[in-house]
Amino acid sequence: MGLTKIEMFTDQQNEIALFAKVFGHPARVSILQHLFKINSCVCGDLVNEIGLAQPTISQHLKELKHLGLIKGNVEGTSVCYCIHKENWTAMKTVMSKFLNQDLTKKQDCC
Amino acid sequence: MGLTKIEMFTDQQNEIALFAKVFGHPARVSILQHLFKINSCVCGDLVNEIGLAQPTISQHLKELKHLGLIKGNVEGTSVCYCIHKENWTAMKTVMSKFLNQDLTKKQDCC
DNA sequence: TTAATTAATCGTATAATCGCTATAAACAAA
DNA sequence: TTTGTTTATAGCGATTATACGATTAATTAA
Repeated sequence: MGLTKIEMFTDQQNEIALFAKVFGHPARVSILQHLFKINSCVCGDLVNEIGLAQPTISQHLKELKHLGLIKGNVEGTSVCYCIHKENWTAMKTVMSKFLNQDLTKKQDCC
Repeated sequence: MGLTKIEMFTDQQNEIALFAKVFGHPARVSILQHLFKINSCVCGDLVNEIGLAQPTISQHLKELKHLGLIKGNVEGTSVCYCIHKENWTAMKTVMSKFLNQDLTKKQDCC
């Protein structure tokens, strides 16, 4: 039933999946890459940069913010977003541990 | 309309999103961790290890195989799966480049 | 106050995902 | 051949995700 059974997995596995899921859409990848590139943060010109409608971008930003990977700062009528450095680093630790599991032990059958 | 507009993103962004999406479910995270742990590969006892039904596991394995991250070897009636080392390493390069973008440039506004 | 600008939210359609039962396919053993 | 074992596939409901137009909210400018 379209419903992930998170209760049968470890907290660590669920956390990895949650981070990965938010990277699982090219618009969010694009937003994050842009925030890294512009570095000092950027506002709603993400809407112009990426071709999607404003509510769509806003929804993606909300998800990234909810995971704590970005933070927003209201400046007049516009909102300025940037990478949440501490949380990004923490996320990187979790994901790296998963990606860098040891590949060099024994033989495999395939 | 419920459809990701992949044509407005770069191949690199879409590739990152595809890899991330397959890690975006704890069952697939669990399967991969198990394959790393058992190392020499494992067959349908993934069904016993994880609590999901056999067709569900089979479906997750299919997705991992489709991305090239695992490979399967038929051995009699059972099928033995293991990590595709070369492809895993290649994936790691792509994902690491994304995760390890430079955080230490200027100030941000947040 | 009014108008303009920007972003967030609401509501909705369409599509994708998840998990299952039932079944088929492939192979081994009797 | 028949039976049993294992995996894959088909098909289904239920839920979630994606993207948008319309609207609201918040702020600035006139």
